[in-house]
Formats: sequence, structure tokens, C-alpha cells
Amino acid sequence: MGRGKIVIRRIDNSTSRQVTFSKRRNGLLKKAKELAILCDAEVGIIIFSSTGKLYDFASTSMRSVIDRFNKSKEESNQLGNAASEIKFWQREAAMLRQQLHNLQESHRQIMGEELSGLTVKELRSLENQLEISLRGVRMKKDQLLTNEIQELNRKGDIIQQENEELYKKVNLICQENMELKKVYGTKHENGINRNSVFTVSLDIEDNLHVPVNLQLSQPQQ
Amino acid sequence: MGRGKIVIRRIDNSTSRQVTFSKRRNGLLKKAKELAILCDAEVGIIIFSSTGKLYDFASTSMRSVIDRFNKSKEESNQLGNAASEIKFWQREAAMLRQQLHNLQESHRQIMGEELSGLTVKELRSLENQLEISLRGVRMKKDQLLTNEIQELNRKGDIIQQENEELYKKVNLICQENMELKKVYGTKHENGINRNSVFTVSLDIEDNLHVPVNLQLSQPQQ
DNA sequence: ATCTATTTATAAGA
DNA sequence: TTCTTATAAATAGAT
Repeated sequence: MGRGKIVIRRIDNSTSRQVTFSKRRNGLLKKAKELAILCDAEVGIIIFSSTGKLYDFASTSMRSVIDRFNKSKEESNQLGNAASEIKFWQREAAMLRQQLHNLQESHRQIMGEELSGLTVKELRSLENQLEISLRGVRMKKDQLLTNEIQELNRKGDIIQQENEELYKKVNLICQENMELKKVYGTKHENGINRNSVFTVSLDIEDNLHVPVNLQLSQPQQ
Repeated sequence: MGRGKIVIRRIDNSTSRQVTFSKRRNGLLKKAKELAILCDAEVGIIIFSSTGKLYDFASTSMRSVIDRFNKSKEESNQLGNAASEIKFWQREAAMLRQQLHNLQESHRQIMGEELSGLTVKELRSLENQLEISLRGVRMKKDQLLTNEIQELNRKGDIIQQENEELYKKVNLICQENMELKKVYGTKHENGINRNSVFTVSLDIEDNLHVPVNLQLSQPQQ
């Protein structure tokens, strides 16, 4: 795969050999990673260049790969006198790996992947489970939203109440002002006081509508 | 590099995964051999399929590769150092336990349990995922049922066709019998032949309705 | 390193 | 598993 075909034989030119090594090594490692991911395999690669430099890849860990290799090669323990504690932890890890694998499997199915191989009955039970889950999630969500609405309504009520009290106070003060004006108004007909009171009154009436609307509107989000 | 581009992600369909594993494993091993030869490198590859089957290659010998690897890593704690190996497996187990724990958590949530602590946004995403899963499961189930119906219809058709042919044959034989009776009938008026022929004809007509009904009825289950 | 003409690998389909 | 074939990917050789 290149400008020309080559025969598989040691490359004589040391520079070309070096370049090709670098390119192909990367290719090999990439493909090993892909194989591990695509096919859910455990892969380990060890490469020593002709100059002795080490390059390696392991989809899990090299130790795990090599240990598994040794175990697989001779069902007995050839690592020599492996202490029983090592054996214990290895079994522990194997057991956990198995559990993880099983859970991953069922998780994938729940997520709607890997459905081939299931019977209609199994699919029906899965469907049922998903419906139950969906109901649960929706109920929880609705509850949260309802709580939020209630909370907003409560706050709205408080604010409205506050405003009503303020409104009463303002009216009271207006009244007081009127009384005062009646007493002192004829002395200053230039209207400065009248105008300022009028403006304040308008502002307050505008603001009073806000909390009322707040309570009636649907909380967004 | 194929009829279509693929993303590097675990292949869901177990059959395709198996086929791809087989193809790519061969490709990887071939490239490893080429690298070793072309570039005068020492290469070792260990592959475990998802079903646990071992495939390996070593340009020299796996023992040599692994020994060199261990030496190169300059880990005094090679395959022999028990203390470090125990530590390794303990760490491995802890890591796996953590993974298992995380997956269990998310699995519980997917199953509609343990929903407290989730925000509305998270619940919405969960709901969405469940809907997608449910759609997938239902699609798969419907497909299986549809296939079953098709298969039943196909079988029904075949049986009906068979019966039609049998019906034709019977008619032909009846006709023949009639002819024979015309010729020999006057000689034996005791009616034994006539009765037996009549009975056979009735039976066959009864049977003929069965396959027709079979094809029209909806397959159950 | 980067470019690209070619070869090679392989995805999809029987 | 093995074959075929269209297409994607790797890479040999050049720059």
C-alpha cells in the first residue's frame, strides 16, 4: 500500500527501515486499539525496535494480559511459588471483572443495544421494565416541577401580601398628605408638592400589578 | 476501509463483532509479522477474544518477549516479586470495584430507582434515553413477531398449494372411478363400491377446508 | 514532516 | 467460514 509494492523482507537501508518502522509501528498500535474497542477484546502488544527501544500497548494493562496469557498457556501456576494471597486477589479481580461484564451486558440491553438474540418473551419483559422505569422517572420529574411551581406560588403570595401592605401604607400616607395639603395648601399654590405626590402615586400603582401577574403565570422551565 | 466508514466503538451485533474480530485479528497478526521482518524488530502480540479465547504471535518467542519486556521496564518486581504483585492485584480489584459501583449506580437510575438527587435536566435526559430504549426494544419485538407471521403465512401457502394439488388428483381419481363404474357398475348392483368411493370423497372435501382457514387466520402469540 | 499514488485492509453482502 | 467487491485506510516513495 504505497507508491510501489514491496516484498516482505528485511529492509536493507537503515534509514528507510527506521522510517518504515515508525510508520508501521503506529499503524499496528492503532489497529490493536481498534480491535480491542470494536470487538471487546483484551489485547497486548510489545515491540522492540532493532535498536532495542521498547514500544507497547495494552487495552487493559500489560500485567493483566501477561498473567492471563500465562494462566491460559498452562492452566497451572507457572509463575512459581505464587503466594496464596496473589491467587486470592487474582480470583477477586476475575470475579469483579465477571460481574462488571454481566452488568455491562444487561446495561447495554436496557439501553436498547445488543437486542439480537433475545426472545419475544425477554423483549416483552425488557419493554415492561423500561415502561416502569419511564413512569418512575416521569413521576419524579413531575414532582420536582410541581414542587417548583408551589414554591413559586408561595413566594408570589408573600410578595403580593407584602405589596398589599405597602399599598395600604402608601394610601395612608397619601391621605395624610391630603390632610396636610388642606391645612397648608392654600399658602403655596405653585404646585410643586402636588406634582411630586401625583408622580409617586402613579409609580406605586404600576408596581402593584407585578406580583399579581407573577402568581397567575405558569412558572417556566 | 470497507464498503462503509465505521466509527471505532464496540460493535453491538454479536455476529458482526465475531466476524470483524476474526478479520481484524488476522490483519493485526499479519502486520505484526511484516513489521518484525521488514524492520528487524522483536514483536509479541497477545489477544483474548471477548469469549476468552487466546490468539498470540511472537517473532521470537513469547517467553523471550515478555522477559525482555520485564527487563526493559526495569521492574525489579517482575513475575516473581510477590509483594508488588499483591499490590497490583489489590489496585486492580479496587479499580474494578469502583467501575462496578459506578455502573450499578447508573443502572439503578436507568431502572427508575434512586432518582433523588437528580435535577430536572438529568431526569429529562434519562426519560429521553428510556424512550429511545423502549422504541428500540419495541421495534425489535415487532420485527420478531412480523417475521413469525410471515413464516406462518409462507407455510400456510405451501400447505394450501399442496392441498390444491391433492384435490386435483382426487378429482382425477374420482373421475376415473366414475368411468370404471359406468363400465363395470351394472354387473355388481350391491353398492359396495359406490359407498366406499362416496366416503373417501367426503373425507377429502372436509380436509380441504383446513389449510384455507389456516392461511386466513391471524397467527397467535 | 507532509503529500499522494498505490496497495492493502476490510465492511457489507452472499 | 470463506468469497467477492466497493470503498476506506495504510503506507511507499518522494519532497
